[in-house]
Amino acid sequence: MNKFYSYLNDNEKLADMANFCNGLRLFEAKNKFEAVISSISTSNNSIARWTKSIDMLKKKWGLKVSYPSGDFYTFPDVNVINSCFEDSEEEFDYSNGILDINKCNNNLKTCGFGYRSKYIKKASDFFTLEMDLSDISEMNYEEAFETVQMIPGVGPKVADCLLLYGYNFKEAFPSDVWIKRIVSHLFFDNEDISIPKVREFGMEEFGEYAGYVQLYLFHYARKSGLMDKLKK
DNA sequence: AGACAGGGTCGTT
DNA sequence: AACGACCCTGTC
Repeated sequence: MNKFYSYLNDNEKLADMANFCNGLRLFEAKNKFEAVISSISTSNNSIARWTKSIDMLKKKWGLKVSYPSGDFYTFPDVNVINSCFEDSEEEFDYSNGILDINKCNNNLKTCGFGYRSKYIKKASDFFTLEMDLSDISEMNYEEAFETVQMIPGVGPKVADCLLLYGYNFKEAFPSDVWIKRIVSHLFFDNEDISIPKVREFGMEEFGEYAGYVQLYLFHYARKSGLMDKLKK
């Protein structure tokens, strides 16, 4: 029995895990476009940074809805993103001869998306021209996994996150460098397993709820101190 | 103070 | 199949 499973023999740890799982309720996202753009902006990025970027995007281009408790902004529509600029260079109007870069505010990069701005832009084009996001719901997981990767900025990791969090494909096992380190440590005696292999392993081992187990493994790694150990 | 890596993806060898 | 570039922010 490996460390992950034996960890759960402790009643207190088990109770904590159960509590964690009770809090886990993954639903299908209402707004698929929002799910896609948000997913793209997570790639090679920190949580703090991408959430800030999304908030700013909504504040800039979403519709403001006022409540007594405060203001709220909707996620902008595809064609709204289509009509804004990727960066300040593109946005700048050279024809008036005033080179004030600070006047450029109608672009994605001001939200802090960085190089992901071009993916977001291309992805938006893609939906207006070639792909209908609602079709994904009708596919099986494997087909959806392949299809979704045709979207610019969407590789295997982002695809699985999108399918898990956006479309509620619970069998998706999003595999990134951290889950690779965790899985390598727990199940492969620290052998360096490639990310695609980790994904395969996760899906084989954990089956139809692999997506939940992925979250569960992260929780375990943080709680048990494994995460800190792997960071060294 | 300045280098460096980070919850990947893409384009090029 | 392997490698470097890429925005930008936090960290050493």
